[in-house]
Amino acid sequence: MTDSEKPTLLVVDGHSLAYRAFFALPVDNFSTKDGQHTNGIYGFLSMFVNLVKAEQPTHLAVAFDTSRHSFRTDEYPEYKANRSASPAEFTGQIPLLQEALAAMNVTVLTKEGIEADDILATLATEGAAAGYDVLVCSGDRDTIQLVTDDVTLLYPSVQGVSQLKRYTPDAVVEKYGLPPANYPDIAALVGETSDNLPGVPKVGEKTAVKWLNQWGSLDALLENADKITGVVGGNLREHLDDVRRNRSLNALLRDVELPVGPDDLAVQPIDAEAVRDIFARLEFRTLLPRVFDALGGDADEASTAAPTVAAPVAAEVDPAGARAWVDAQEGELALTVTVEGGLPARIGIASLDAAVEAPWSDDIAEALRDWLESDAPKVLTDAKPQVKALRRAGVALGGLSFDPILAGWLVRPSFPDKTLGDLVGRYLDEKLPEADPRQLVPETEGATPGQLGWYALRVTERIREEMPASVAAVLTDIELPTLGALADMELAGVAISHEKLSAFSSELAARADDIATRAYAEIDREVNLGSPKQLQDVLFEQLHLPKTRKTKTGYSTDAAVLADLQESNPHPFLDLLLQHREATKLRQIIESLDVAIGPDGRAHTTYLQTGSQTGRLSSTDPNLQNIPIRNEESHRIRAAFEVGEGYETLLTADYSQIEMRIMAHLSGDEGLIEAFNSGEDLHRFVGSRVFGVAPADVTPAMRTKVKAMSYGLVYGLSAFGLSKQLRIDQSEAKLLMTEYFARFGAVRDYLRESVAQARVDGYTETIFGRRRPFPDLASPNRVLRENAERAALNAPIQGSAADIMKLGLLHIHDQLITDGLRSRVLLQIHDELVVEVAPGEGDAVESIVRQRMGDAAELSVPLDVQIGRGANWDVAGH
DNA sequence: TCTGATACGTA
DNA sequence: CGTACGTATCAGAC
Repeated sequence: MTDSEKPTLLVVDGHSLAYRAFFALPVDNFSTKDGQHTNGIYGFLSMFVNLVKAEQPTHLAVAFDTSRHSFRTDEYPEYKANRSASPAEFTGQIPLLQEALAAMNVTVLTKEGIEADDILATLATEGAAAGYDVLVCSGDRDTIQLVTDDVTLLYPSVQGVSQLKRYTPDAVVEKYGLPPANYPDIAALVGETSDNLPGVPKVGEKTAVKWLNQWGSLDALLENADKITGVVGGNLREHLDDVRRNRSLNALLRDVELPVGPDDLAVQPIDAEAVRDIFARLEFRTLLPRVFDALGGDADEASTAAPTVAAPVAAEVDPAGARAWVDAQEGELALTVTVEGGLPARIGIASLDAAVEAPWSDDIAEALRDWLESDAPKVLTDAKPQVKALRRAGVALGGLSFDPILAGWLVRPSFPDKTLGDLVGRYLDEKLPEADPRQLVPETEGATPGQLGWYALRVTERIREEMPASVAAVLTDIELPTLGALADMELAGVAISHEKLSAFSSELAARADDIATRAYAEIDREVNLGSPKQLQDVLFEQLHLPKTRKTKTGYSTDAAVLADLQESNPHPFLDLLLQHREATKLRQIIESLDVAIGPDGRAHTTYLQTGSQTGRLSSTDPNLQNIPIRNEESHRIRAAFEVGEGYETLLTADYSQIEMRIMAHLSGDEGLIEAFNSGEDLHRFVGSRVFGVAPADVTPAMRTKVKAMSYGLVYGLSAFGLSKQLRIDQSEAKLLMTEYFARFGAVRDYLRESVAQARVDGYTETIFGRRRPFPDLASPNRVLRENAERAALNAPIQGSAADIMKLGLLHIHDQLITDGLRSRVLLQIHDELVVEVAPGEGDAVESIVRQRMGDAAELSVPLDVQIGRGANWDVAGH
């Protein structure tokens, strides 16, 4: 083997280099939205990637310190004792950095009681002996001693971590005047301030080198210390022990026992998906391609890149051909319907081997109807719009067996994988061919419907591999059937009276104008009342009101703050501002509803099935899940939601206190279970227990307090938050919590236990097995960790409620169809459904709704369903 | 034209 | 220092 063919081993001191990066890069530019600092991680990885690309090592490892404690501190407790503790902002980055390196399949080494440099020394020594060219990268000068003909040190220069100086034996001699092996002797004499190792006073590098050259070795020098003249000679004689101690401590261990040797450190292909995951969490974008560039496609590794198989060319078929092709297939197929103007345009069908496609037509609909409507398993990517298009074309799709978008969301609810392209990137590490929309004559052809199906099937295989059984059950039993119900609800829409809305809108506009005029009079000028910035100027500069809660850009002017101000420093402007806000907000909502009314007189919302991290739906365009209900004018808005033509009435049904019922079920708290079984009003019951009075003697104030407490529990409320909410002393809030938990102790036990379990598992689970990961429960960043704890507390409760509502919804939807009723579900608002009832079906529908919602889950407390009917939503609601 | 911050509507 | 969402508006960056 010639020199040029020798393998190259690169070993890196992760700790010291990340630490340098931490101080070199501004924290402000390197923080995630959640507040996690990433400057050390970014700086290290950036340097690391450049290094790997430049040096092309065949073998690779990164070592870290475990703690400040090591065998050196055992020997000499003052070792490094002068160093201030690493800032928590730095130490918190280390686990994430290690996670990123693990995702890159870079070996990370640590050993209790051993410093990173000792690990480097050991690997360098073993590597050189085994015939490697060794590169050591460290920010600790002690590693100079490792340099030999086979070992080169890469040391960050003062300019920054990106500039590395190469120390070969010649370079060391040039800089220090002595060979690398003597460097620790110099350091022992001079001392190392940063390690709290004092040397001989007045002795610097020059003197040390002179002495060592003169006497040939440190031992010889120390033996002849009495022959050195002058003040420095005296200093040396007084500090002989210090020098010996320094020399003993700065010698790096070369025989640390490690679980791996150099041969085990061959560069591995990176785990592309894991790297994407962690980089997404760290919000690194530009670094991602650099990592793939440096570590991604190593041509020497045969197994590195999964061979990219070209998608089959989809054969264009006629209706008979399509039918014949489908009949010849076995098992699950992918179906892709392209939608134009809400109707099917083309259809593609794929297996893992082949694909066909055709333009949509009545003929193909008839040719394929049996198959489309049958239970034959079909994979559709983002199925809902396609299901809707088919339904508009008179085809009721059956056999939906998988939707990669839904499945990907169930597996990783926090990830923004909204397209097949995202999933192809994540799960296949390939790029879905997409036509560049900016080009009139596309250079790159996009995948055709048939090919999209082929990709969908391959992604499906991969997602199924990593889906736990409980999550797969949620997909099959809840999400896929819900998808069909949602498609019908969106198609149906809800009738809204434009007349009612526009009349109210004009009224509100006039009201807002009037309020604004009066507000301007109060401050003798006109400002934009919708601009928080201008309002700050008015409130705090002009009116000299006391500064309020701080925000990122100044001081808050939100409703709670304004109400507080009005109490402490009454001013007519404040009240007018609040009124103006209310009027304009209502008008906004009305306007957005009005423009959403279609030619059919109905608004068709879109339910985002993957829009939340807990399992809830969300609603957009328009959002029909946040229609006002609290104040007087909101009734007029709800009154505009009317029963449609050809129907008799609207029926609303909502679960009462479903989250507290789930809390009772999950905690098994006997008091809470009794509350729900007693038939007594929940808050009255709880209030009587907490305050030790008869239910009839629970005052409204008591009820308000326990109600806030009960609801707060579900969100991880603190005594501070409770006191703020109820405007009571923190001590009183604390007392309330104590009393509450004294009566309902199992609730507290459950909440504690569920977070502890989530910390162990890394995720929470609903009653039905829906999971939500919480990596931040392990974060050393307190803000991140406590946010995660509250979310983890809430997730199983909110998520179980969402599961139950979905089951109720889809059971009602299905039974209305099987019973041949025309009535239909229109809206879902988390714990409420709105149903449009066909003439004469009222009682049947009410019975179905009550039964199906009530039976959606078998809990240790009953599910109570409140039902109302009326010609509009305001009357039907209660 | 796009994005972040603020404010506010719902469960 | 209370969870989960979507939308409108302003202001500043591009």
